[in-house]
Amino acid sequence: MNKETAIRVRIAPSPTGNLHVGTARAALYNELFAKHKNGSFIIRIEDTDKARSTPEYEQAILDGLRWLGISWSEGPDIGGEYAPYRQSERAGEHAKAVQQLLDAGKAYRCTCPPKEMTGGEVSVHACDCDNKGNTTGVIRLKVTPELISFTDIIRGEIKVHTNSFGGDFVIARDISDPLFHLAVVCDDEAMKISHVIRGEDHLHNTIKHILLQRALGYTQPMYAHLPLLLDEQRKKLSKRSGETNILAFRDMGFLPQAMLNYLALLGWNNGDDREYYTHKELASAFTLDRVQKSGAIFSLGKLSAMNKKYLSELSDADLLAWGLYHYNKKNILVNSETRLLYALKTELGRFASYDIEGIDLCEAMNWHDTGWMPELDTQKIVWKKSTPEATKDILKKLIAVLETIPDDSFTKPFLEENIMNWIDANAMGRGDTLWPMRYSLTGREQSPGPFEIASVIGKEDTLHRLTFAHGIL
RNA sequence: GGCUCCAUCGUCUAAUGGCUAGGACGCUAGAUUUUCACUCUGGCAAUAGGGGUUCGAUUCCCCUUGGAGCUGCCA
Repeated sequence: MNKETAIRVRIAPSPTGNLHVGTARAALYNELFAKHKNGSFIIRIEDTDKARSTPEYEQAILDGLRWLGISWSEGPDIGGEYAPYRQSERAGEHAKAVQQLLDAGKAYRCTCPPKEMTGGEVSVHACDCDNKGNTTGVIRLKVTPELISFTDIIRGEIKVHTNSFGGDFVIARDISDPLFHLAVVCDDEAMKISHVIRGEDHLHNTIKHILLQRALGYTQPMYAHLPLLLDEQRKKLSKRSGETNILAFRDMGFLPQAMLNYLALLGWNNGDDREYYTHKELASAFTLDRVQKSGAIFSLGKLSAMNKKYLSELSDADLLAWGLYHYNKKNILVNSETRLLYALKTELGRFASYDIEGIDLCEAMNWHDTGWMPELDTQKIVWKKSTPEATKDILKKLIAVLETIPDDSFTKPFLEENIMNWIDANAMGRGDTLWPMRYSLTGREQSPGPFEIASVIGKEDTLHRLTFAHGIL
């Protein structure tokens, strides 16, 4: 493909925090757009704010993207044809651009104190001081009164008059200290960015960027402004809205494919009822003209539902890896991975009922551990209208029956068939038997069924726990 | 305040002039059931308001209202 017409998109996060869900979605849309069009997706780290940027955050952002499964073809970690991909390392180019504007008389230095110029009716040349022509001071772009318009791919024609924003705006603190607007425009030009796909909060910045592009003689990329992600109060999602760090969601138990799917559908759809997509399917279906115009509330409900579905579709290996990750995170020793896997499978349909935020899943599943013994409340061993005496008797008989079953027959179907038949044949009452059995095995009022539990923990642990329960009744 | 964007169930959304406005999540009733959950079946729930254009508006236009974003020598 011709380089001049190649699709090249980017995200330009500033490393002043972890990967925000909003940034993640913008990254996803950019990546999907690039993949769909067979173009390139680039990551450029916008670290011109030296005071707040850190390498750790840069790492965290890339880690977050990798976790989601988003990939890029050029970036600070892997380099690329238009390196460097860290804005701070491109200061030379920025200085040249600033100098070019200064030389052309399109920008000037000014020692006006900050803030002074806002308020009242601002003229286009808001800086009216006598400090122009100085060799010190900040550098401002001259802005003339005119109507600037551009076509947004998602929103259509956007028109803003330059009178409506503060006038000549600062593009650099100094020749070697460029600010956001200048750096963005410079880097997008240098990196041959064809489409700028970013949040709607940049809508007004785009006007400034177009002004700069014109002053510098750059080509203007296409723009698409995405609807914002909102919190429950319908405000722009921010740190104060709650958790927004994408990796925090990993630690809450969410799967990357669920997060990716949810984020993709939050503001985009294919025009039909379909909601579940793989990453690949998203890439082939994604187009900007199906992106929503209005903001969307980021809420955990739907995400959790999607997560549950993805969890249920995991392979054994992936499910185990997921479980181990969370056990390790909590520093809980797992003495049998096989048992953990089986336990996870029995709990699969129940994940929704857990407090996903606290992952008390580990606690809810501690019954799976070899040698583990529950703390039992003697009151709770007894089912409804049954009595402690009757329950004790039932447990005794149950233990006797289970002792006759060989260890390798402790499977759910075998136990279920035999124990159920035994209960019915002796008219013992299912609840009167199964409740104490299950409660004695788990110490929990809510858990998977007794046969599943018994099949996971095996004969030895089953008998231990039932005998213990029988003993304390 | 100024500028700009936006507007379908509680939420995410479908229907881009033409069926009783569809789906999903949630909520709810019931079935199943040893618990919770899962599953299955049913139900509640929306075109912000007012004008136009049209044979016909969720859809096109205008006004009102409402919400949001921006308004830094942050990005």
